[in-house]
Amino acid sequence: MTLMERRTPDRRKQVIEAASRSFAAFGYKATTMDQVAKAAGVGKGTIYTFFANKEELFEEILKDLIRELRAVAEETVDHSLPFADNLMQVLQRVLGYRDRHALIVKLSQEVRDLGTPMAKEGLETVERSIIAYIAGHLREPMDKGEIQRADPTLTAYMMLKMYLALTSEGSHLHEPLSAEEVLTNFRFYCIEGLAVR
Amino acid sequence: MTLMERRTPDRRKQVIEAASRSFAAFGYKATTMDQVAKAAGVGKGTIYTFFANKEELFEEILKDLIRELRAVAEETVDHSLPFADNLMQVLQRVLGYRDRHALIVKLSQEVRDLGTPMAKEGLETVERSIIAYIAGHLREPMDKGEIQRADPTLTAYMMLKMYLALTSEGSHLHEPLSAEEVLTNFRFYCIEGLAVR
DNA sequence: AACTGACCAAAATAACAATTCGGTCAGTTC
DNA sequence: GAACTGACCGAATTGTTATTTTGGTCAGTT
Repeated sequence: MTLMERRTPDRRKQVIEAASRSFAAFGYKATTMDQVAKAAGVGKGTIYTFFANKEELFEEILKDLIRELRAVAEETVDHSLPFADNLMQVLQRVLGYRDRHALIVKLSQEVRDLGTPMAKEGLETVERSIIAYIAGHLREPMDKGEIQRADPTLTAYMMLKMYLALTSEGSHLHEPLSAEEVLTNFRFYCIEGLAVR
Repeated sequence: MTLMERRTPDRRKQVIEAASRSFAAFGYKATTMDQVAKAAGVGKGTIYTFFANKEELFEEILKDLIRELRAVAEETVDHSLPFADNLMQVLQRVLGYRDRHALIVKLSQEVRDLGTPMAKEGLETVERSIIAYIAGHLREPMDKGEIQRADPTLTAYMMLKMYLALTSEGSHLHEPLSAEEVLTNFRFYCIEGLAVR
């Protein structure tokens, strides 16, 4: 197996990794198939034996990202712990993935500066996936009475919006917050609420 | 006075009203000074006796908008009532101002589609004003113990973000909410919080 | 059979011409 | 002579055409 790998290296993996790096570094538009082929040490045609076109290659990279985020959440969550604790743990770990965030950051910038439709679509796909994932994990704590009962999708959407408000977005309106501050404030605004108890 | 007005009509007011309508209808970029002059029934040069340039005219319109929003809030708030009630009342009134919102909506669209820097700057000015206004009105209920104590500016920022998340933004991710639903959900996510009490 | 890279059409970009628009000011009006 | 006007100007935008780049193919090599 190791010998076979050396003889016939996994072209698909090479392509994916080169593409992943390129999309994160230059965005969707500025990443060319020639460039990816060269970075992967592969002929351009080879890419097209695995992916029908640039769009599908991009979608595969996004799927990987989503899969990775999900895996992180999955392995962090301890179902015997309270919902809020798990949420904070996952957030903390996700916040640490600065380099994995690079793609998201780059795509956001590309949408802002260039308005590339594919980048926009990609971000929306990721957003929807995250919302769907969170929503799916809200029913349990709601049933257990750990958090208020409400529409899971809307709740997940609001949670993501609050998270983004505290991190990437509107960094020009308030000072960038440290990871710890993000955590504390997220707990405060999302879980606790403004009302006194 | 009334006779004088008829003889020498208030050119400045004419200009402002024409410009206000034009900016709301066509946005910043697509509003031309020739057009404003014609709509105001005024020579183009006259505009420049009141406003140094297009930018200053635009800023005056925005100041008016902010002044109006503030007035609405001022006359709605009853300091003997609980903070949350006042907040809901003001929100309800502001939500009703569909036509006054036209400028904001148009500018948001312009930023999204054209990326006009001046429109972006204008919206940020309005945002900052609203945040500053809310922040200034948070200290009292915090001191009274009506709401949790926290950084007023960050709190105001989060409140605005939640409001926008429920109204204009992300209407492609969830169905547009009715005014009533916006109110209920805003109360839920911003005031109450997800934690059970 | 797996892989390559020269090749092609379409799309993006650059270069240039034509038009529009913010801003000025000489001249008109009252 | 103060208030006002609109023809006029250069800068910026838009429309047009020439040039280059890039996604995707496929005959040929390994």
